[in-house]
This record gives sequence, C-alpha cells and structure tokens, in this order.
Amino acid sequence: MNVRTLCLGILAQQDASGYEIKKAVEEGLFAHFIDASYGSIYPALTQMLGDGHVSVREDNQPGKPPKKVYSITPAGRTALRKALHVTPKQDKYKSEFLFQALFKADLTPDHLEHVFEEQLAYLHRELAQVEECRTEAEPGSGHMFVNGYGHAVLSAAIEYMEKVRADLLSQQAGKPSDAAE
Amino acid sequence: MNVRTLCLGILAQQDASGYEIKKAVEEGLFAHFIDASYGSIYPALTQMLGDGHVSVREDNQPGKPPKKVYSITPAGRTALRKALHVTPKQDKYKSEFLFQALFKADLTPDHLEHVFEEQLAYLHRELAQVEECRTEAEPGSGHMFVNGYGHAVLSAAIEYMEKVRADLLSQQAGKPSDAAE
DNA sequence: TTTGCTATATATCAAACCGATATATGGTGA
DNA sequence: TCACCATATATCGGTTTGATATATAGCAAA
Repeated sequence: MNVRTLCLGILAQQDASGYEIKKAVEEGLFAHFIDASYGSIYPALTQMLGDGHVSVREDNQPGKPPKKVYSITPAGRTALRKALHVTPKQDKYKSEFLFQALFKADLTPDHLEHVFEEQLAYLHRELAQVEECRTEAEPGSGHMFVNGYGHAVLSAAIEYMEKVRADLLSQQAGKPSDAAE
Repeated sequence: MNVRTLCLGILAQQDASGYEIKKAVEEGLFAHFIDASYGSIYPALTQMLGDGHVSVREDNQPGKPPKKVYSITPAGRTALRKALHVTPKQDKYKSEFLFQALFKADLTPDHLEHVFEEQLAYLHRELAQVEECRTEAEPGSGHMFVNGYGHAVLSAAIEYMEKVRADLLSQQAGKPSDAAE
C-alpha cells in the first residue's frame, strides 16, 4: 500500500489539506498503525490531482496561511475500494528500544533506565490517544475494532513493562541470582 | 538507527554472511521488531568494511555457493556501543490489515474474512517463532526481556482477535451485540 | 533428461519514502 | 522587540524497499 491510498482513505472520511492529513496520521485514529511524511503526502496529492482521484479548493482563512483542501472524487472512491481489496502486506513493527534492550549487558544502567522510562511514557501517551478516539467510534464499526486492537496491544505492553521493571533495572546486569557463566 | 548498526548488532553475537543476517532478521530473535532487505544489508557491509568496523573471510563450502563471512572488529564494537547509547526513535508500527479493517463497511464479507483469518494465522506464526527462541534466552538477559515483550504483545493481539471474531465477521455490518470493553 | 522448483548466496537499481530544511503568516508571551 | 509556536506548502538528499539478475547445486516429476 502506498501513500496515495493512505491519503484516499483519510479523504474518504473527510476533506483535508496536506497538513491535516499529516495530523491525522500523527494524532488521529490512524496514528498507531500508519505513518507518512510531508515528503510523501504532498507529492501524492499532486499526483492524484492529475489522476482525477481528488479535487482541490483553496481556502483563504484570515489569520492563517491559505490552505488547499482536497476532496475525494468518485473515481478516487473507486480506486480506494480497489486498493482495499488486495492482500495486505504483513505487519511491520520496528522498535529501536527493543533493539537496545537486547544489548542490555553493554548499556550503562543510566541509559537503560532512561530508555525504559521513555518507552513506558510513550506507551502511555499512545494508549491515552487511543482511548481519546474511542468515544468517536460507533459500536460494530471498523473504527471500534481497530481501536480495541490498539488498546489491547498497548495495554499488554504496558502491563509487561511494569511487571518486569524491577528485574530489568536492578544493578546486577544479567545476574538475577549468583548464576555462573 | 540505520542498517549498519543493525548488522553490527547481529555480528556482535556471531559471525555471519549477508544472507545469514537477512535470515536473522526474518527468523531469529530480531524478527518481530526489526527488518532489513538485501538492498540495504550488502551495501552496509561493504561500507563498514571500508570503515574498518568489520572484516571478511571467504568461505568456499562444497555443494553451495561460496559465502563471505563477516566478523565485527574492535572498532566495530566501539561504534556499536556508541550507537546503542543514543535516544532510540519512537516505535513504528505499520499494519495494512488494520487500515483495511477501518473500512470494513466498504469491504466484501469474503475479503474481510480472508484478511482476518490471514492476520490471525500470521500472529500465531509470529508467536510460535517467539516461543521457539525462548529456550535460548538466559533468565535476566536482554533476550529474555525482549522475548517476553513480544510474547505479551502477540498474545494480546491474538486474544483480542479471537474475542471479537464473531462480531466482526457477522453479516450485519453495523449491528453490535455488546462488544465493548 | 530436460524441466522446474527449492535453497543457498551475492549484487544492483528504480521507485518509494523519510527526515530535514526552507519559506511564509500571524498569534502569544517574556 | 524578540523568540517561539502553530499553521501551511514545498523540495531534496539520502536511505530503504522490493524486484530482479546471476550463479551453484540438490531433488523430483514429466
């Protein structure tokens, strides 16, 4: 799936500018399982304009820079429906925190503790965001399902982190008892 | 974190060829939170050879193509330790399955069921892989922590999927029985 | 036996994408 | 006044992906 399809999906729910699409993937419902940068969003919108999948209108708002609000066209909706019916790629999860944690033995205790607490704080922020979106989701909807999925996964991660905190951050690096090598 | 650091991390555990590094990120301990393609691994190794972070030896095995086995050098270990002490980037999770699920109302029931069952099968495969690596992990080690993290998150996802399966796949696309909580 | 498939192994490249930066407007607070 | 932040669009170098090419060899089927 490419950024064009992602933008179409967001525009299918509501008209938006490039800036607003970026905010949607950072803060909205999409935040915890999707990402895209300005460097891919703006070119995608321009390209889709050429393809007739979206249309634009300029919005000159007082007190703010003018924005270009994009709307999905019927052709865009058709393209989206088609793109939604391909076999999805496997999930991709990247975590530099877990990579560092693998090398616990090579880390200073300070650094380990720092990244651990940062990760926990990050997970709490993500969870709070998911819970905030929950009220908007209608029961039985795709939103509700996705929201529940995110909630389940993030809660489990937090629970695990808190459960093992003491063991991981104890000074004896890799030696819970007197175990030999 | 770039692919060079990732390769250094793998080579810090054991010597490996480019092909074996790819297998490590696909099947090994690293599989569920790291990824890299041949297109980035081979150039990374070549570059690190120039930097003196790794060394090579050619291994002509009978019955198989010859391979280049890379080893981390002392300079490489220093570079790795340094790279491990930067603030890690935020986790990044991408799921095309969840993206499609958001548009449940636009999907054919067949497609929805298909991608749902595929996702569940994928999660089970990932969990089995994590459990397989578990035996190798020493208690108190970074491996053990990371393994437990993966186990917790994957288990939670599977549990959630199985809990809501009936509701999600029922034909009435807006009709809840109470799936909340 | 020739064809096709799988596994091992290295390498390259266009296309896609990220992350940083540039530019611009205007509100807020020190 | 100055710095900073939020809004907003746009571009670009560098990294990464995903696909493809090349090669060796075992194994099975047609």
